[in-house]
Amino acid sequence: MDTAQSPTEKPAEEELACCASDGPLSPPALVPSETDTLAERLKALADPTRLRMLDLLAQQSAALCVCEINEHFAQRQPTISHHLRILREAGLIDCEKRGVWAYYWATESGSEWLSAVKGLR
Amino acid sequence: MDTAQSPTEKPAEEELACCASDGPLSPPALVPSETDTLAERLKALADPTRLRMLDLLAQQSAALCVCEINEHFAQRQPTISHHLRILREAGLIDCEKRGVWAYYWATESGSEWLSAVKGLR
DNA sequence: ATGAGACATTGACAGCCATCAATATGATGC
DNA sequence: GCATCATATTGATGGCTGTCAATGTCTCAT
Repeated sequence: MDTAQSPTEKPAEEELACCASDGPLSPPALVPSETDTLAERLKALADPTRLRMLDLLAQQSAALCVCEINEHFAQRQPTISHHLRILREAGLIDCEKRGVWAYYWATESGSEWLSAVKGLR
Repeated sequence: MDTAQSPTEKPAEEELACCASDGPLSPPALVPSETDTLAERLKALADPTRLRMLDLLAQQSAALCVCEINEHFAQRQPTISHHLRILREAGLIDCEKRGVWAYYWATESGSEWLSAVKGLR
């Protein structure tokens, strides 16, 4: 890779142009298709309720049924169902139906995303 | 504060309950105040344009002036300015005004968030 | 079959957000 | 002063999103 990372000087005041220092700036590392995918998943995480949901599920050693999830949140049942779907479609959680009940758990990817985010400041 | 949890009132004696088998479930690791803060920053990242912006800035060894940033995006100048402000208010980038021009760069925290996100799948 | 319970889906609505054009601000130069 | 340029801010607008009530679907028990 020819990353032309010439040690460009700090904001230059040498010339009239703001950025005419011919040093070509380094290209971005992500292409739009990648940022689209990442942003999609980040959007699924960028909600306090869904973050708490994923956190709750990631803490368990077994899957939780929806009634237990519902008890942890103030929103109504359809709203919880809505958030669960968004997390599931983002691949962060998964579910299984057993009889009348549905059980949800954090996927490996979901746990990784959550712990990565939790470790940041 | 956070007294929303009720581990005491858990009826563990249901016979046919969906989820009364395994005792009390593990509490979440994050309190709502933490998820609010995290979600705020995630919201700043959860946009393809802003992700590309942060990525572009994080790749540079020196700050970029706005005119150079503008050239990399199809949006109009006020829109770019709007996104730069959101990233700055989230602490992911910072800026400095020198004369007529403004120079932006990724903060250390911004670079950490970006690389953490880029490493996930 | 009928009813009830668990969960998902639909439809509506308010608030937020990305975007643009228009305008403001502030610095530089004439 | 005045004009010009770079950037920020404002205001408007269409689209997206979180929420709820109402309803649908599926399963199980009677």
